Amino acid sequence: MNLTVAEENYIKSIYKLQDGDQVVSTNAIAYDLATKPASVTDMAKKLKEKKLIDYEKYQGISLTTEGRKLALQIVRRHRLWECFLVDKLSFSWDEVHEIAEELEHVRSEKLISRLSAFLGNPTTDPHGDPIPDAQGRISKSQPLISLDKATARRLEVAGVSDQSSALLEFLNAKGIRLGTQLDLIERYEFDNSVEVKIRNQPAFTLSEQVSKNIMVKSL
Amino acid sequence: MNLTVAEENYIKSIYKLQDGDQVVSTNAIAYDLATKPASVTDMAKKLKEKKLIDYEKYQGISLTTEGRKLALQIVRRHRLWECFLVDKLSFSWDEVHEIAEELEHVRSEKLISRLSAFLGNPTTDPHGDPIPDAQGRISKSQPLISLDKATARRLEVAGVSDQSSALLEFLNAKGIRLGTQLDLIERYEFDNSVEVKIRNQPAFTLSEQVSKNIMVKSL
DNA sequence: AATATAATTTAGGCAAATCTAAATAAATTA
DNA sequence: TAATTTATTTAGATTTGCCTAAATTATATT
Repeated sequence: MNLTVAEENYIKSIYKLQDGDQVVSTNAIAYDLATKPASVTDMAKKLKEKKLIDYEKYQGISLTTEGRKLALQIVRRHRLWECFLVDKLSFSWDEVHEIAEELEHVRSEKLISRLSAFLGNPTTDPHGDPIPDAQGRISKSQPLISLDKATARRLEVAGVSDQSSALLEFLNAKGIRLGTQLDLIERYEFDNSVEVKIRNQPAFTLSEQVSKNIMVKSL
Repeated sequence: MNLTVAEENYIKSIYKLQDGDQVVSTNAIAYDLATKPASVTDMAKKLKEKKLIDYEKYQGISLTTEGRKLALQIVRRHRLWECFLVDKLSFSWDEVHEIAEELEHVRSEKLISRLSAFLGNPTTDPHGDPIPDAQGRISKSQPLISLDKATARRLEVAGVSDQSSALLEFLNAKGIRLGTQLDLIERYEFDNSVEVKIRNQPAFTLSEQVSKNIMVKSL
């Protein structure tokens, strides 16, 4: 199945937005891809024709098995390139998304399998998201919880759920990255902010908005 | 200046074909890009509008200073990716072109400068072609080699070491002269003959005696 | 120089991916 | 339930990059 860059972006967006849900709305996809609902409807017809999505007028969109398989390949390529950029080219995790967004569309089985091997067949990307293997299997890790719901005192940052560069830059400035160990000092009920501390550094406060997007596991 | 992938491919092709010559023909570009002359004319108008080429109807095409600068950037990206594929991912030289053809269109200054550093700022690619630096400077012109030792696929005849009229007549009959572009199709080990092809003509074979006396440079 | 051949351009069209504006369906609210 | 708002789809255009066929210009041959 040979897809255009635009088709790949739609498949990836639908995969991301579906995430367990039954169907995704035209509007949601349009917003995610910064395009117009009318364009989504057009593309939906094309992708249905190619049997990559299930779609009936006004009934929402969902990936077929075939579509999901392709989505996982695209996600795999994206996350492997992010690893490359961070591990080999010393990019920080907040810089890599846009570049990986382009690199992911270079389609070559051999390139991706060799890149994966070169990187040591990583299973998570720099944001902590799992990398599907060549067969599209995702290694299931223990469920992470967001920092705003964490109760344990010693935590390790395992991912961020919002990849906006604004958030990533903020976290970078605070010294929070993947694998950073945090001490949960206090949770303030009135605004749901949390005070945390990185070893050897003064404590600081994170708003609920931020802590909701930091995924952690207890140590 | 932001170019589409198609525009970048035209600029690169013109750069490659021009190579010292005054202008490049519509047909030559069409052949190189596996497209039709009419399409080249269309694109020529667009690129002239953007001031990347000089073009007057029926008078051939040449890059402007600005166009050449962009061409060198694209060539730089292409050749750096080829280095990456061969040096880091263990591809062989004949596999890398198509993949690099795609990777070269990922535009990010930072990506390319870091990739270059990661590779040790190489000055030639796996085919021996020079890699322009970030400012578009090329280290040195390639030394000429005789056709019987050439490895690159696309060659240009740059001279003959034996000036005997017998040889020159022979070459003339074959359509080989200074500046003729050759595709190296195959080298036959048993007698060291080479099969070559001139644009739009059937391939033919040259004996080692002949090929030893034809000096070429890779394109 | 006249004619034939080759190269190039024009004209008109097509497909992909997008858009705006208008129409229609679904969901919400009064 | 009826009215209103929101979501979605359709219709019709636009842009990019490409095509074929026909016309035009340049080049080569006699």
